[in-house]
Amino acid sequence: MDDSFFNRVYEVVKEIPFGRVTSYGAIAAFLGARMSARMVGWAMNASHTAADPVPAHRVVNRNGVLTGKHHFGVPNLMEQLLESEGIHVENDKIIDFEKYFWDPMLELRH
DNA sequence: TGATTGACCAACT
DNA sequence: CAGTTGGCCAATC
Repeated sequence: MDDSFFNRVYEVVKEIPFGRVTSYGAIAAFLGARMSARMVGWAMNASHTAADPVPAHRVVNRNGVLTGKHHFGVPNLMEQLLESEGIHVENDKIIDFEKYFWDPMLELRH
């Protein structure tokens, strides 16, 4: 359970503070070179199986685009959750993405 | 066991 | 500037 690399991704995602976002690549880089951005995405795909809720809506691609919004059951949900946290989304893209970007490398300081 | 597929990223054409 | 390709590694067929 904790052994699976999925759980490591969940741990990081859960540490993302309210009103902040990060990218798949940042998480991958933080966990290690063996972890690729695709693995993070794959882990998020299985995030619904996690025991604890994972704020997957705070994870977007490097462009700040909500690539995975269609995986929330309701496409608008991801956008709504971000808006409710004060993050403005336009055309499936986060406004001032760099401003809200939360880097696990800096905050968690491996 | 081999082939296909990803909620990605970067480079190339 | 848009589409394609290669690479990353694990899960599914």
